[in-house]
Amino acid sequence: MDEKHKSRQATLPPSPNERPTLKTIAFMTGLGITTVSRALKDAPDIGAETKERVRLIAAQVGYHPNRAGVRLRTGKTNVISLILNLEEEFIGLTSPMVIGVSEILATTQYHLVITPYSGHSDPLDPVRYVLDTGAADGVIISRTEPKDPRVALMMERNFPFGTHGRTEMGLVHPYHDFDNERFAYDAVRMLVERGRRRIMLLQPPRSLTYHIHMRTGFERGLRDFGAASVPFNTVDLDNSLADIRAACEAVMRAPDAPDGAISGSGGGAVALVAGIEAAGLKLGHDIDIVSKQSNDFLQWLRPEVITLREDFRLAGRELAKAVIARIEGRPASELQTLSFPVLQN
Amino acid sequence: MDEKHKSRQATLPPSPNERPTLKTIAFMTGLGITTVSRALKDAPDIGAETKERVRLIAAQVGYHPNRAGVRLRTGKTNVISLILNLEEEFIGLTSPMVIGVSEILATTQYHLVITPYSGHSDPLDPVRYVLDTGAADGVIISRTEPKDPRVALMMERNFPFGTHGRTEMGLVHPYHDFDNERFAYDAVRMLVERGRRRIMLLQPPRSLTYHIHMRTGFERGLRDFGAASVPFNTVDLDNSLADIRAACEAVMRAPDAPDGAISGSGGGAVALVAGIEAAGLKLGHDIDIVSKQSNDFLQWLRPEVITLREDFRLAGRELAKAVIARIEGRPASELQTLSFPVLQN
DNA sequence: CTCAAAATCTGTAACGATACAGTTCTCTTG
DNA sequence: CAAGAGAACTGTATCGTTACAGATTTTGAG
Repeated sequence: MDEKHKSRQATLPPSPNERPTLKTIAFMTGLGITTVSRALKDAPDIGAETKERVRLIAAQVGYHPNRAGVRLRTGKTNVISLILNLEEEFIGLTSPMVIGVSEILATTQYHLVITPYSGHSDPLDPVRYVLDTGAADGVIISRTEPKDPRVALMMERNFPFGTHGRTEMGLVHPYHDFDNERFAYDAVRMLVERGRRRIMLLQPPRSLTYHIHMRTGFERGLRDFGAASVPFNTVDLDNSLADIRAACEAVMRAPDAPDGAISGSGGGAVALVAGIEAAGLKLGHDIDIVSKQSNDFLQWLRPEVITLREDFRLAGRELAKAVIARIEGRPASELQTLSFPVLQN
Repeated sequence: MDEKHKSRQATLPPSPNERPTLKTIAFMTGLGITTVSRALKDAPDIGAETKERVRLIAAQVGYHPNRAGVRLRTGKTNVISLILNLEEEFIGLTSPMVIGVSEILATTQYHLVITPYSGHSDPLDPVRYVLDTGAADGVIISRTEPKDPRVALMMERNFPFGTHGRTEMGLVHPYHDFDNERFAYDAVRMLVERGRRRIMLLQPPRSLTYHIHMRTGFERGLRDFGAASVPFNTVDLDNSLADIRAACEAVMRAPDAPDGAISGSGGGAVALVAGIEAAGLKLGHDIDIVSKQSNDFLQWLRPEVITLREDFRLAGRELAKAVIARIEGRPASELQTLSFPVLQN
């Protein structure tokens, strides 16, 4: 009985009840583990028939590569992290966004991991976490700011990501954005067409980039169509609906109340409507509202409100595609998309 | 120069720019890798001072255990999978659920992975995927059915999970549920108190367990409070809002129209309101509605609708806690919670 | 002092996959 | 028919961690 020193890679039959590994397939085909691995990757130095045989058996036994093994060896996580602000919920955009991202990732090897941060903590924390721990191959962020430190950090580290919203740092990176400038501009136009001249804007918080866009479109609209702005700066879209409602009611009761209002979100519009009606005014008569909206609710209950649709599910899809493309090395300049307001009905 | 055969585990200084590993700390402390590993786990066979030293340095260099390493060695993924139906979105419950789960997981080592399935594919698929690939340590599912094959499968494999909704299979497993029987019962009572006697119910799809609960509460309410049911079986909560609206309008125009309606979701109630008003009837006058609701929208725009709140964020939190407890070995019988309708305002 | 027990610490192997550097064997080609 | 090229395949080392089975030192009882 001569003990051979050079032993076959896969000598022992893998126990039958465990998840199949490359070893299982190697044993079944009589090939080496390396060969099986390379066959499944369609490497050029493996024979066509061998590949076929390996693929067949792999399918037969239901082989899935062990993610931990791949990740440990190659560093590739096959994970996209969606960074979410837990307080953002009430705006109602989280859900369709998650669904949109999922939809795309489901067609790939990627998993979606939700990485949350609480409203009062540093938004850089989750990004640093992913970078430091290598928790994902790519990241999607929202609530993008003009000078966004998260973007700066990820660019510096050359880490793939996509932003919901644009930045203003002279850095080229993947993004998807809704044309909020066009939204506000069109909104003003529609109000003026209805004879409205004194318009207020429920705007996003100053810190976010799309505040600037919306503001710009708003002011350009006022100039082009000849209307005036009614100040409404005590609240923004980050305030609670109750606060917005109260602030709106106050403006409506003040002298020189607006006869037109624009809301940067559907939730905000609901609060505005409530404020307007609490002040005893009538929608469509005393005042018109143009709102951004992503679902049908508002449309059903206050058909007087003019709504321009923003598709968050689409945003999720676009961002997922962009991040994956970035991971695969496509240049960021090709991965920037914009979507446009669509009149509801 | 004598070549020592027995070499120290960690001989070479780890390159300084890489993520720190146990090896890094071992090198810095002059200890063995094993010792460092055990020190960080607070194992009993490591000296108190050594543990302190190791912990200090680990914190200093920002050590995070490599998840792939742990996962490969121990099989523990530190992942909870939330299985989502992509089509479920419009009910609007996805988002708060995700947030609630995230909230809890953020306080633990667990990551949240979204595992989606499309509406027309087999709901068992994502469960099988997680089981077959070992993608998670625990699973959360919703749209629970009385005889739910997913539950049967996971029980059989002894895999930790929690369900949003109960089953009726005589199997004890963790769940969180809203008391839909109580909801419907209370809803009938409230309608009868307002003098309503002919009541219709917009109910969940027949296949789901909470259909039975809601139905039971509804019928018990009719008996106890002396009201009659108006058939409304052409649509359920899985139909589109447009379909529900149309069906509702038809019922309202038919002879013997209902004077009370109960909706199993806020979205459904919006469609009912639209249908009722399209038929020329007036809410609070010709008919009253009691609806389940998770946000404030409906409340603001149709204060006439009586809403009973269901807290989906709470559900997410409870389910996350339950699954983790199950993973840690707590008996399933202790991990079943119920939440109750709360009158809004 | 002696020796066993207790207290600390450590090396090796393994989890599953892949990069890399071979090894065989079969053909060409001159 | 020798030599080199090419095709097809394979073993080893490694990623970071932990289970396990020692190894070494200290302590304390007799």
